Amino acid sequence: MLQLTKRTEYGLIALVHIAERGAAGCEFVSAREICDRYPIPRRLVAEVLKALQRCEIVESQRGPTGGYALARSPESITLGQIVTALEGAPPLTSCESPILLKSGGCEVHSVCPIRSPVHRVREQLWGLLEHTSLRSLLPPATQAHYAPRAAHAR
Amino acid sequence: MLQLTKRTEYGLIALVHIAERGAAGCEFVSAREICDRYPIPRRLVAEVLKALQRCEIVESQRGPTGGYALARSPESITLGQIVTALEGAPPLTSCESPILLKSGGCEVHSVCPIRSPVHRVREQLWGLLEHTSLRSLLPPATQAHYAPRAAHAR
DNA sequence: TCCAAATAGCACCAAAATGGTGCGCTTAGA
DNA sequence: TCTAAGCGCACCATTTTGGTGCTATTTGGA
Repeated sequence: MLQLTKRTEYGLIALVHIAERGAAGCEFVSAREICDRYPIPRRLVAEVLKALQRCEIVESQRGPTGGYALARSPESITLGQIVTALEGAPPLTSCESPILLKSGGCEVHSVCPIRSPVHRVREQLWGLLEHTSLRSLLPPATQAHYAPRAAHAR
Repeated sequence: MLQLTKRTEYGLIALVHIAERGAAGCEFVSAREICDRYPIPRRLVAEVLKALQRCEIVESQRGPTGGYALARSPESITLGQIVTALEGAPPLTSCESPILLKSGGCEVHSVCPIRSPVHRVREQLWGLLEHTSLRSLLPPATQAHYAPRAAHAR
């Protein structure tokens, strides 16, 4: 389906929350705090944030006072990166799947009439995701705090 | 996942094939012909084309010499319409799901920090699909045959 | 020094979506 | 009237998805 998974949805909520708390001066945000505020299973938040950490989108700190923080500026984190981290950059159609290419190529291979045009559409779609930054998903007040070049709102 | 289903993929292949054969003078294309040419289960082609018929994208004719034909010009059929016919216009995230809205709204409801920005992204994505016509998916020669204003190639 | 709170890793499970099939009915041209 | 086509319905197996349990491991602070 042309739909994001719950994992990605939870990841987005968590990232936005972490960015907001970060703007408020909090260094590390715990998973507990996130699911106290939103009805998300604690376990899943940890799983999702772990995946985001592997892709260097967040960093984590153990122990009490530990938690998660953005590893980079919200400006430089894109929706495309987040989706890739949590769903693995799936192709739009199966003809483009790298797995199929390995096992002898797309079954429709040489006669496939849609591979190339669909590929074009896929490029556009990912272009859209790559050009949407985490910052643009933040509420205006928080966005101002992360202004690309200083000028902190206030 | 942010991926089209096989159904949609089969639908696209079938539509492109029907358009090509239509350009070559053939009135109705049978499901048999389609899966003779592409390795697609006959049953699925029928199922998919039936769904496309309900949305008035193709029309069907029973009996021998029967089959399927485009109900409208390839110019006026969009990827968005095709995906909607075969996958049902799913929302990008579950907060936007009409089912959830009925059963008391998104569980994260009033505190959901991503609903509105994600909605914006969703609009852009569907805009992309709505602006991609079936015609633009056809090979150049066939595209020429369906030129918006006469001028049939050759 | 030890406790409590936090992340990390692993295996596991149930429900839903997906891809696919069987069978029999109806339509309609040769 | 035969046969090749679409139509409708129920059904099945596999994969993905969402979610849980338990047990380490780290680490700041009482």
